[in-house]
Amino acid sequence: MTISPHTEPTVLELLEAASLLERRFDRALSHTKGISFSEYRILSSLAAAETYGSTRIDLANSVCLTASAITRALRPLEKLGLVVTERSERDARQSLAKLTPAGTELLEDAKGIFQDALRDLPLHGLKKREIIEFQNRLEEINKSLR
Amino acid sequence: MTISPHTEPTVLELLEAASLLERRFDRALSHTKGISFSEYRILSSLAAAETYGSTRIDLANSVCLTASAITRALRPLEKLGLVVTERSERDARQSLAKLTPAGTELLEDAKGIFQDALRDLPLHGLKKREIIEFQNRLEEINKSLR
DNA sequence: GCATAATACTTGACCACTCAAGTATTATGC
DNA sequence: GCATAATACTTGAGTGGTCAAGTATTATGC
Repeated sequence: MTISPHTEPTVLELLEAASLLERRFDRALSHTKGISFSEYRILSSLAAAETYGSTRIDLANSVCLTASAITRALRPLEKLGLVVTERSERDARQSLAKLTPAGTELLEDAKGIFQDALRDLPLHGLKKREIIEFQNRLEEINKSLR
Repeated sequence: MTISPHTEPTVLELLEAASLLERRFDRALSHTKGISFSEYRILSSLAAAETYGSTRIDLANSVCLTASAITRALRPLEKLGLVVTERSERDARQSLAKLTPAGTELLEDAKGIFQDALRDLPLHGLKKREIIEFQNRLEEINKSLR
């Protein structure tokens, strides 16, 4: 069976959108807060697991990177005092990363910057039904690829 | 004005979709044809400008990379004999890249692999109206960011 | 309870990209 | 037509990621 002539251009638009978005967020955050978008995502993910901390693996899954990339990304964040990591009590293999107060504070600021960037997107003008439909398409793609 | 609670998760889904798609295409192509997805895109773009050839700048715009990345990406493709570049007659600054017959042939094969990968996506099952709507959203995002 | 497998993490080697700067060439304005 | 600016490209340095291999620890099956 042959494929719709719209599929390929749609996929290319999607890839372009992602690279433009990443670039945009990256610039906005690094310019104002001195962190990359990846770092922002790591900090966000840490904030969501406040009390117990997050393992490298958790973080890797949640920001779509390898554990190795997380190890490397956390080091400068620790040096900056935004994150601390401690060994897990129940599993000595795990290193648990947590936000410091400074990290939490910076994240709050960065969230504002990120929201501003989101506000500029045309998604922001869609009806609720429309954006949910758009989101559902993306979820289906992700489910099929994971 | 505050932002819809769907915007942020939607953007994150989009970024995840892009990285999963790129990974998928990359694996499919490198496994079977020994080229990366970036290389595939460059070859495709070259095929679209058959007669006059493409400048580095043209290629950079069409695959969303810098001219510098194109310079570096073309070198191995030339070594493999898939691409040749010649200086432009009318503008001595330009290097015009063209597909060789071997490049054209490999591209034909690779297209098949790429189409196979597209066929696995749930986009492929959408109604025409639905996919066009999805594509339009992406185009709007891209227009707003370019 | 012990061997084997699986998991969590780190590291070294590498790769693909970006950015800034430099060179060569062409376009523009006066 | 000449100075200045803009464009096309390349290169060196740096960055941020991957992958494969190694270590330490925990889980599993018999």
